[in-house]
Amino acid sequence: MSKIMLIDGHSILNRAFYGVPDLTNFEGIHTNAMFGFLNIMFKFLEEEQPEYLTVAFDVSAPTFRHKAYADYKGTRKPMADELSQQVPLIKDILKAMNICTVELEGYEADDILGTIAAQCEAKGMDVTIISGDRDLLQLAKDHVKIRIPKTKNKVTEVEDYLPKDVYELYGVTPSEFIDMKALMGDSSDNIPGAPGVGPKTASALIAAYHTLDNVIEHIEELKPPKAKKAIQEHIEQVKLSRFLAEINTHVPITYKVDDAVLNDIWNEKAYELLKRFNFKSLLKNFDKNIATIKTKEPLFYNHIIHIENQSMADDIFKKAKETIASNQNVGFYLLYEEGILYGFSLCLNQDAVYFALKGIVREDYIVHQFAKLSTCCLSETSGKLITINLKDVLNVFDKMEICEEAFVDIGLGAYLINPNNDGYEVDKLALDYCHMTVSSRSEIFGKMTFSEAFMINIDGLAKYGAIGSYISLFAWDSIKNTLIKESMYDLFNKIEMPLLYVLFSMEKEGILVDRIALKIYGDKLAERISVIENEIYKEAGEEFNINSPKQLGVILFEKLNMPHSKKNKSGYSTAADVLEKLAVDYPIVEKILEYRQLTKLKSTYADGLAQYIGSDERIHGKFNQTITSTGRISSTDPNLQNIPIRMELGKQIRKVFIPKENCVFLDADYSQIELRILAHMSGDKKLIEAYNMAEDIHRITASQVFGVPFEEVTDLQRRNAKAVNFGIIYGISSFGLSQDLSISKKEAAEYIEQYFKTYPDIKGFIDSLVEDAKEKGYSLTMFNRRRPIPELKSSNFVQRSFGERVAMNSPIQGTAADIIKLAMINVYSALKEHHLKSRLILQVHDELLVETYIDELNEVQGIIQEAMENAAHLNVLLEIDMKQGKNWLEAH
DNA sequence: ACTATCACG
DNA sequence: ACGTACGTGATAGTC
Repeated sequence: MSKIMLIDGHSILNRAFYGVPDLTNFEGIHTNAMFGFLNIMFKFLEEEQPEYLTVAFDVSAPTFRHKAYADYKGTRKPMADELSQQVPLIKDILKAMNICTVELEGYEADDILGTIAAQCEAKGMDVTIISGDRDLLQLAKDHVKIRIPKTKNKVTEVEDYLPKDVYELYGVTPSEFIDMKALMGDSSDNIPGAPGVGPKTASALIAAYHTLDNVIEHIEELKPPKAKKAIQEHIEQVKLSRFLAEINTHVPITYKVDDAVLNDIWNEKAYELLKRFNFKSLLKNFDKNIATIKTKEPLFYNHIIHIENQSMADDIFKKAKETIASNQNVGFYLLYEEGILYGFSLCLNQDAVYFALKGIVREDYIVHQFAKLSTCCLSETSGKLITINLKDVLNVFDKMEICEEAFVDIGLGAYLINPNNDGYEVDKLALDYCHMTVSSRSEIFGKMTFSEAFMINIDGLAKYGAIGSYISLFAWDSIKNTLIKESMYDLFNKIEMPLLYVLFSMEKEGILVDRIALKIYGDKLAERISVIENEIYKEAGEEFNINSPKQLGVILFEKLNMPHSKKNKSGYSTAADVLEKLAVDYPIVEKILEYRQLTKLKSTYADGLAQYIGSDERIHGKFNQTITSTGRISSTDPNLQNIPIRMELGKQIRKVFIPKENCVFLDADYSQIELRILAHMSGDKKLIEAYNMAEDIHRITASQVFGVPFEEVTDLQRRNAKAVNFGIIYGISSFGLSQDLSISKKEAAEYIEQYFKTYPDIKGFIDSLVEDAKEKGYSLTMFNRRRPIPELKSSNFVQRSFGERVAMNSPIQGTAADIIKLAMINVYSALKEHHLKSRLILQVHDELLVETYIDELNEVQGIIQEAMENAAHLNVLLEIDMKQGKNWLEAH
């Protein structure tokens, strides 16, 4: 039997709009509703595999059923601008995909869908209708199924309605559902109904009398009396409602099922549109051929030249030098991977030139030429060398003296303009800043490495390199202008670009690890794990995978019948805070918590770190400069910013991080830098005074908030004050605080109120942060780092509240990030300037670790102190705690 | 590929 | 009424 799928266009678009976070493409067009719509559509196409598909839309003018009765005031809100602009665009996409759309002046999508469903069913087809709400339930028949996607707990569930499901839920048949709706009304659909009659009464009455006419006929015997009265007094209104509620299945459309056949969805036109709207995940559905045809670059560069003889290469570098001398920039891109340089591209004016590393042109030659070129960039009137991912390729130049000031990394610029993006690869920057669609790395190479491509796809390398140098050069104009316009050019030149070299140096230095000690630590854990594991199995009465939350949930909450509190979408929550409450009553839970702790330490730290120890016995992690939305750096491969410290057993692992011979560690961290920034930025006199008075910030807060002398602050008071302090930084809410302190929301609210009373300017300050961010659309740090917060505009309460908390937190967290970045640059350049051998090797957000030669100890101590405390001058001191030690634990 | 959990600031 | 603290990354399990 052939099958057709029908979609209620506006209803699904609407659902998608409110369910998908705000997305925009490079033109600033909002795309979230379209994206959600397409995802829903393809999910159902996949499931249903229909041969036919039709999407129905309302026409914006009041529709027939409701037009005549426009005096019934609608409760429908006008469509948000961000949504309405997407309506014509989704129609364009559907059209491009050859998907049939229907709309008709004067009729609602409901009526159109009802009509088509009736026609198709009459022809003996199976019909599936996709809608965002239950308005269409009356259409359900044996061969007409209504499917409603719902987001519950962040996961999409689908409610399916055949007539029996309607009956199960409401106790009425689909056609009786109309009569029921006439009685109960539907405010979202402007159907008045009888006031005071809700779903319960309505379904009971219709279940008993089957039709509205019959209800009215037996009006005298109706129960309850309240309903009787309501219906009697509004009899005309109810009759009208019956008319309004019934979907018209005889709309005069000229519709031919054959026009709705699915065919050639993934064509070139569709590809272009999806690419334009940046719907990456959908692009993979396209035929490889279309994808390669359509991503073939326009001829934006004049030539790609493979150079294999010396004089041609010399000539190109000579031209590059002249270009720079005439105050024009030069773009470049290195194809470098796993320590090997495969190729190199320069872009001068419109000409992108690719050098393959073979024949006479070798790495040494390029590096040499390049170092020379960089010395030409230093005057005010010379151009610069523009690239992307500079940190990753600095290794190539490491043997040569290059001039740091000669280089520009456009990725860092794009990150400053919008730190929320999930990457800053060449193809993305081309789209955002050159409005150009270029091939991404995976489109050219798939999963091929450069090494493999060098053997079999040298043209690909040439193309990729040329794109890289071309886009670097031309995106920079736009990025630079934006940075200047938005007052971030200083941030770029004084913080991010210099920091790049600091991070490169940190990655290159790495940190020494005692491999043997790490092995012993891991073995100790393994022993304890096996003991505990057996105890758990014994107490549970069976063996199971303790690491599986699913299996663990079954054991704890079903087999052992423990009270289950929280649930998540895949079952019971077994998170630590839940288990801790159970641990009091059940010894097995305590063991499970210990097991979790031990296996975490073993897998992530003991075993995890061991894999990264290099032949020099050091770990060379990566520090990423363009990940976080707030301006912090992040650490990966491995993450060296989350090495245990809080728990006794965990912190022992820090002993395996050791200084090399003749060195000690110097470790310095800012004391409560975020709270000090809060004091400074808010200008709250009392808080500034407090922080300048006492070392223990949480204690002084407790003393002032609770009105007790400093010495008499109890541990509990201090703990509460500390939680409030954190709360302020995170974007305070009474709920969050109450969760943290395990107190009631009311009590939490009282703490907050008391805090604001004590420090009156703080409240005004954080309110102004939210207000400013709402007005501008982004938040700002002291150093003008910005974070766009699109969530503030969301009509979804949860998202908007999140945006407000972000607006309170980002300026503070971001300013702290700015300050420590400055400190890092200062430490790095002071060490360099004084020709010291000691090196900055780690940063953990408010902490710096320096591998310090013992004979440089005093000098380096002075440098760190000076660099960190004077990184910024605030109304409160920036105090640090500095210690030395023979391992990281001792030094911290 | 996604979720739950947990390590850090 | 709505359902939450801010910012990260790695691992194991599940689909």
